[in-house]
Amino acid sequence: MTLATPLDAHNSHPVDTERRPHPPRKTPRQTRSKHLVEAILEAAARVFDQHGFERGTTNRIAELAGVSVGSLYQYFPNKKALVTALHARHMQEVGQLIGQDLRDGATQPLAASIDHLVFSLLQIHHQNARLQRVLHMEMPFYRPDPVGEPLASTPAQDLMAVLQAHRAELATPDLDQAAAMVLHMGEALVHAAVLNPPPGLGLPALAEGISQALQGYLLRPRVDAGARG
Amino acid sequence: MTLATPLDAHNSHPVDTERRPHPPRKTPRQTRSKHLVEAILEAAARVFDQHGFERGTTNRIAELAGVSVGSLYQYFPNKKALVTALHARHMQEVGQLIGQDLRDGATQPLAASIDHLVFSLLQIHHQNARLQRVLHMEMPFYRPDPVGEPLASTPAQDLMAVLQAHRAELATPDLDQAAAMVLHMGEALVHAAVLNPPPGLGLPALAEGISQALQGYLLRPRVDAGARG
Amino acid sequence: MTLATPLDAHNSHPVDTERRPHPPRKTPRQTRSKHLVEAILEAAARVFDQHGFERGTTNRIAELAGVSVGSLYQYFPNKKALVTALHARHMQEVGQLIGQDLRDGATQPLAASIDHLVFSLLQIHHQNARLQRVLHMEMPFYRPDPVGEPLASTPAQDLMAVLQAHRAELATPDLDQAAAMVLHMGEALVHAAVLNPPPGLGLPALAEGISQALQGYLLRPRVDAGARG
Amino acid sequence: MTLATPLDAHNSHPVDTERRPHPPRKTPRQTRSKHLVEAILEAAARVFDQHGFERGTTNRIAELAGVSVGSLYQYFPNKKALVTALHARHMQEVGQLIGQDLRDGATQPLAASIDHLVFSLLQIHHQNARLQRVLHMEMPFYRPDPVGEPLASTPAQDLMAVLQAHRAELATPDLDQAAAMVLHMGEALVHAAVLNPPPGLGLPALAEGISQALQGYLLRPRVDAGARG
DNA sequence: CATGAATGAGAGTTCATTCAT
DNA sequence: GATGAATGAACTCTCATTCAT
Repeated sequence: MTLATPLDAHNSHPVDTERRPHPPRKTPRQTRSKHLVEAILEAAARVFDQHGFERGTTNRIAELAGVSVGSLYQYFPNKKALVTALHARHMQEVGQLIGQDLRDGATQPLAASIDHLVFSLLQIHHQNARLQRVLHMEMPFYRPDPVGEPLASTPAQDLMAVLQAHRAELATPDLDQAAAMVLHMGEALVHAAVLNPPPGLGLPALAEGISQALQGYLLRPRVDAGARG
Repeated sequence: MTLATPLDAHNSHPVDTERRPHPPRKTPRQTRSKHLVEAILEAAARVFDQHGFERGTTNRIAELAGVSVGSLYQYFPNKKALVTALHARHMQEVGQLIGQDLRDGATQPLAASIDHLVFSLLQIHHQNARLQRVLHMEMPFYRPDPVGEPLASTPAQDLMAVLQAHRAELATPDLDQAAAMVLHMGEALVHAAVLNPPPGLGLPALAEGISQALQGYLLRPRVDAGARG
Repeated sequence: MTLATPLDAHNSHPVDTERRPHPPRKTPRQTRSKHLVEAILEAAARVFDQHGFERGTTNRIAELAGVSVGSLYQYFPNKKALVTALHARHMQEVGQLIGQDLRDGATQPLAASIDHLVFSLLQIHHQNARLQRVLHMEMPFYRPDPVGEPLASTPAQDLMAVLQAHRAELATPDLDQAAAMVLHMGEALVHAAVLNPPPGLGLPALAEGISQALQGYLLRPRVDAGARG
Repeated sequence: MTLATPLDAHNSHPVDTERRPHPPRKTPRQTRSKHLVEAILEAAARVFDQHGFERGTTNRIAELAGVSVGSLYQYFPNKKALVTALHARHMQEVGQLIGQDLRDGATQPLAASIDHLVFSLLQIHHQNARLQRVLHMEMPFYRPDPVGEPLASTPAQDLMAVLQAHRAELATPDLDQAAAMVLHMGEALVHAAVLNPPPGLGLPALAEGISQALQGYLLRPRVDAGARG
């Protein structure tokens, strides 16, 4: 069954928000600055994690970072720039970790790779759960900068490679779409598991469920007339 | 593969906020009041949808509803009560719609039921996308009142009935957990599809992907341990 | 020793407050109205006692009185009129009670009369302590209406009569001033004893102290050169 | 005559308010800050004096002090903290002034010391009369910090010393209680004289009356029980 | 006359951002 | 560069008063 109506989301633009990402005001080259920026971001992560975006004040962040507000504003033009930077940092972490995982397990069965993928995502997200909420749900206005240094390999590319190795088992020949779907769904399911865990279900059960759902999506024979009729 | 560590989220105080729901200050009995409450809730939905919770001001809501702030506060003790009420309303809508769907298709193949479920969820969520963000991510503090009039049937119960009818096909005998998982994952995937649609993927593709993942979770024979090690 | 400087209180006019007393909007002649007014005043007393003037809301008062706010405003033009009316009521009570006391004890020693006076004042004030605060300190804008029905006898007059009977013992021949002083001081001391009781001192001790101070004021030989030198 | 019933005020919740004092948010070390705090307190005194506590707005205070509200809240966590600070300031003034007076006149007759005491209290209180009302009646929630630096001498101690010197003349051997009583009554009478001066009585007459009452309390031989019954 | 829903000015308080030092 | 005191617009919420019913 497919959707007849286009279902275009017509009204979900955060109005108060200009769309262009906020790059750090000055690229820190000196190591001192680099450390400062690191400290600020770390503090921002902690503060947003604890209080959310709106109630996480720049003063608190500066204080926790051990710098003055003025210094904070020297490196980040405004509050949202902090989120943008955190977003970028998070994306990089995710990319590195799951890319590594996938490349490491290139030769093992697909099920094992998917298990690893889910486990890695959970690991990254289970800490700073609320920060994830801020990053992904409150402030989803980060688009990975296409101009910056292109990453050597994206998670999608790494996953594609894995799928290539198992293309015979897959239910669909469109590996591109399959990889995108798996990543998108994986993230969504992991976020939900971490941020809104349903009362009865433990995290291990959720992890296994997620893995099975993703495998099901990839591997299940699309049409099995005998079984359905 | 299962998770050894419990992965308990230890530091995510959800909004510095107490959990108990905020009931409407005065139950509207007269039709006039009912209309007022309706207007306010409708306005709140629109304002939160556009601006999010923190930036959606009560004055704006009142203005959009065509009443004074005072009137708003006559029916809702504080801002959060608006979210709680919207939450309740949403839950009811979801429950009614998908319950209906599931009961209607009790005799059809499981695949069709899951398709229906996903489609229904998408239908409900694709409008007021940001409101959904507010409801589910920013302010997840609503628990349906267990003391009030118990609903004739919950979505979980309805889904259970469907699973019962197809228990032979299912990969797991624990229908309870299966139903909870499907609902939880379905919601998560639908939210993600609506709120963070990945650039390359259309909504129809997402809908189909979601449905297949859920079916895969339910139907795919678990790989037996021997084959995995 | 006398005060050289005039010590005129030059800046203590409550600015927001027009000075003229607020008479009840309509003199209630029907018994129904009378009861209504009584109920409202009783409620006002209780509410002001509990919450003070500013935080004692007219709605709360009306509710406690069992009438609608509208009805309240039918009999009292505004919130302050309630205080004015309470003030008048209090004055009447005080006048009646201590007048009675003083007249009853016309023939007993002065010390006993003063004791009685203090005791009566304490009795009246120890209940609704905070109301007394409201009446005397927060909202001292009541002047007994000189136009209204003149009371048969004022406390001052009654006290004067007592002093007359003991004029030989008194330290001053100006009975008028003495009576005024005793009443004024008595009230002040009783209020302080009730509203700001000092930690170490019990109310009985305070009562006795007050009585002795007043007697000391009245009776003490003004100059007793032998004892002072 | 003593009071049989304890007369405990059972229903006078003082301002729906917690009792702990509100310390200034940040102790001003730089002289600049000190001036600012001074200016704010001065403005607060004036505004509360004119409008009372509830109607004296923080914005008005800030404006009168020539600073922004934000600055006000940088030094005082909330409105009540202003009153607390004013209270402390007042207490210090009172303590210093009357302590000085009492110590200066240690050798003079008791009557002269009491006169001085009353005069000093009147001097301090006759200005900002309404502020005194705010401090003592509307917001009596300041307790001098017992933990902080203990004052070299409290008024009570200073008065005790004076009483010691005249113990032979006193009517009671309990100097502790006598000192407390005199202070408590003195304050009450001075407040009343300043805040609710009775129409006929001038301030000099009141001052003298107060002094005589206090002396009477201290010196008048207690009437022995046999004479009273 | 009685009602009580509706009003809306105004309160206390917060916090992103600036800029004189 | 670094600082952090100062700013003030904007927010949530209250409550005396009115007036259509």
